[in-house]
Amino acid sequence: MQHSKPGEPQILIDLSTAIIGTDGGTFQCRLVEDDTETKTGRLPFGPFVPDQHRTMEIGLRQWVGEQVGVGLGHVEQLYTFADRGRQHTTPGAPHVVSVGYLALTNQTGGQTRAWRDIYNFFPWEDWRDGEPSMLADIIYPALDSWLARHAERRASARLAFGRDGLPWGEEYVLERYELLYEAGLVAEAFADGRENAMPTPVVPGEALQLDHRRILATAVGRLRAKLKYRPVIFDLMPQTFTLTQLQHTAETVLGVTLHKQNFRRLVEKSGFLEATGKMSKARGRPAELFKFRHQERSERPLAGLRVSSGRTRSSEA
Amino acid sequence: MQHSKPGEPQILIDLSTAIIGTDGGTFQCRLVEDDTETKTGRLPFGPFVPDQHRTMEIGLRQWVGEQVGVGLGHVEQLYTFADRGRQHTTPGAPHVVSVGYLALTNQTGGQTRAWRDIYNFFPWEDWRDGEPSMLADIIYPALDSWLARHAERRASARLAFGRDGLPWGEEYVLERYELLYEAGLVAEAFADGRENAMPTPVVPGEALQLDHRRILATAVGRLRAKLKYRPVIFDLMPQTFTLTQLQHTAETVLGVTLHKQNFRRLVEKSGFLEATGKMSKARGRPAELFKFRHQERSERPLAGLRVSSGRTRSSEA
DNA sequence: TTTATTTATACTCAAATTGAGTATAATTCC
DNA sequence: GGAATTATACTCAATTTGAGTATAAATAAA
Repeated sequence: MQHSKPGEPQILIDLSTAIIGTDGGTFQCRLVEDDTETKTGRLPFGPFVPDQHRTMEIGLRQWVGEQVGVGLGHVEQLYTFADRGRQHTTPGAPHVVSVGYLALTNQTGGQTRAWRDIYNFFPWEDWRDGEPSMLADIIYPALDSWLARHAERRASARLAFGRDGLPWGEEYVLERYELLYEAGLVAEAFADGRENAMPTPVVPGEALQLDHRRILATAVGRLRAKLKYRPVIFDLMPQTFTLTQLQHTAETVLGVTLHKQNFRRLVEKSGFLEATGKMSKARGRPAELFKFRHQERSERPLAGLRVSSGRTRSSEA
Repeated sequence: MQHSKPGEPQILIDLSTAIIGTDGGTFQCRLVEDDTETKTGRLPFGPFVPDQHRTMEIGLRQWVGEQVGVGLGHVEQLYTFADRGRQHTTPGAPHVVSVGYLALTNQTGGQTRAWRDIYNFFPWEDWRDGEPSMLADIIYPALDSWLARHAERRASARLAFGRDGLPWGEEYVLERYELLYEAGLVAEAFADGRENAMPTPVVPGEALQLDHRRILATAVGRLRAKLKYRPVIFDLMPQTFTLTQLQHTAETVLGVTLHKQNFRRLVEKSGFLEATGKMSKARGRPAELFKFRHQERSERPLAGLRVSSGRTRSSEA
């Protein structure tokens, strides 16, 4: 079994990383400079050089340390992307395969150009103030008109977007983005030359270069899912924090609001928190500061936040 | 940012696939011929040739169709493996990166050489007759002696193997295998030249070539986890089946026994089943034959089997 | 210096889900 | 015909979940 004949284009491997953090209610991702021509950003990436790095994660941590300069917590391989037509290869040039990674940090850059709000790219994913009106106003009509010609995708669309009374599943971020791409409603579909794509994107939301919005969607979906069964949220938190700060971080990631009392009950029962005895100073009653107990001695060892959403922030009493 | 200078070894991509099925209580994986020298089998794989296949999954389905000749249901990318030292590359030769895939089939080859019982490779994973005695007799003593010198891995080992009263998590198949590998207790650790590895493997269980047992462990862990929240089990079933057959398949995959009455309640409530009206003929009371209702109209759309184990088969009344 | 406002925390309660049974029905085996 | 075997129906207590009310401790405003 021959792999490739001499003269065939070579394969190169990129490690594209979604570095994610939160900052006071915004959900942030590290991006690098916009393409001067198309004005779109991209994820930081580095090449995988097998001779230099024993594993891909070691390689990734090195160039992230050099180029981005933030400390990383949880790092996780997401998916390997190799679809032709979504990475703009010139014929004859080496084929680039992207291995997507998710990396969490608790050091975001605030309001700098480099850190951007993730919900800029997926505005339909933020339900903290209730269902975004663009779903009913723009997305569903456009999607339905495409589904009329693609009945075989109806079931996927129902599940991904929670139509016909099905619940909205926070974690289906990738499935939703891919449906919008397939339907030709986002800018990347036109950039990739799909024949059904509109020259002007139908659905609001900033684009990224190549398939980086797809990688970011994968990262957000995976993070949202993982939050529910692994204690990864603490990699987004500072050393000490109040329960309300913890809840706001969870809400920011999940894009929903949570029931405060039940969140407290859940998180206290989990055994991951250790009271520091100190108090936060803020407006109302001071809140106790907690820290993450690393040597988790809980009976439900890896429990995360099996959250259920509360009311929307706007309707709070 | 240069990817690779001319003269650097090329990167090749393999698609290594764990094709998994069940056959009357055995948990099977398709393997290809043993290495004549080491007598170990390997997973089927094929090269990814970007010029020929638009996506990796298309390429995979094609060569699986040609070489293996079974129909595949659910296909899912698992992980991309590129660790140096676990793939036996000759210096100067091209670097091989393996993209691991899980594929499900309901057509297994019965007792042929090509289909092997997965629990041959992971005998400690089969708890259907209670906790395998090798855990207490062999694995735990050997692991503990290694952990005495590697205190930093204690917490992982407790969680992976469910020690100190923690529950055994069926889905941590990869985590368990990797700990045994790290501790030098499986044959591959010696084959890879790890300095702490025993020449004769301490822990029972057949080895595979390269890192294929690791890929298989990833596949089994992913399948066990997915079973609990997606209806993938039906890709392992024939067209029609009884509830007991369905339960046995779930037990085979998960490696535990389940409470019969509660399994029935769970699966009936899920809305995935459609009664055919026909009955199975077997020993005791005939059972109704069901089929999978593809256009799932359930309120809990993607619910899988949130199973909880019952008593062991041997202790059944 | 009260009083309102804000935030934190404690506790309640009904509904739903889960874990583990018992009871009974419809077959085959002997 | 009776025992064994398998399938299915139903029960019940414990736990978990969803959604509150009640109260405490601070600051801001009157």
